[in-house]
Amino acid sequence: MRHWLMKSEPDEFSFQELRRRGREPWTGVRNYQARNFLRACQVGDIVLFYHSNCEEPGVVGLASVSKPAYPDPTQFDPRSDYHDPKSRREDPRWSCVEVRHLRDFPRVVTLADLRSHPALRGMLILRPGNRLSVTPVTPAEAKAVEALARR
DNA sequence: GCCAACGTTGGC
DNA sequence: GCCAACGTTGGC
Repeated sequence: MRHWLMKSEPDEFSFQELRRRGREPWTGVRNYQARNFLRACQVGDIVLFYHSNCEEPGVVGLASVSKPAYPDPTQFDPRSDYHDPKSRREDPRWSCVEVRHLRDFPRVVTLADLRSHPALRGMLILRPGNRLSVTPVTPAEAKAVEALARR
């Protein structure tokens, strides 16, 4: 089992929305590195759900991967913001996974919290200019984030 | 709204 | 293959 951090703008898709729906396809990833991470996701992997571009950016709760990577349907949908006319059905360019709501954190683990924790120094999300919407998290980092959530 | 830090595009 | 221009992300 591995851990991942997935970013979403709550205006687009929030953790509260995932809680309501239970499960949701994680679509719209259009970055090759992030896509490769999606393809490495396995059912049961833990997802740290991060809210970005909002009042209080941070990790708000846990989800898990409930379906392994499959072709992201939005790439073939001309009405979608994520439509990619260059992607072919015979050779889909973009993948998505399905994620399932696990549990809310008792409190939001803010960016400042993440930065303050020595064990999280190397966390990819904290690297300047990192814009990947899916990044791997080490078991030690996941543990530290959960500890911050309980603090 | 600003701006730094990227990734992508396309001319050459 | 280089690299400038451009677009996007996301914290602040």
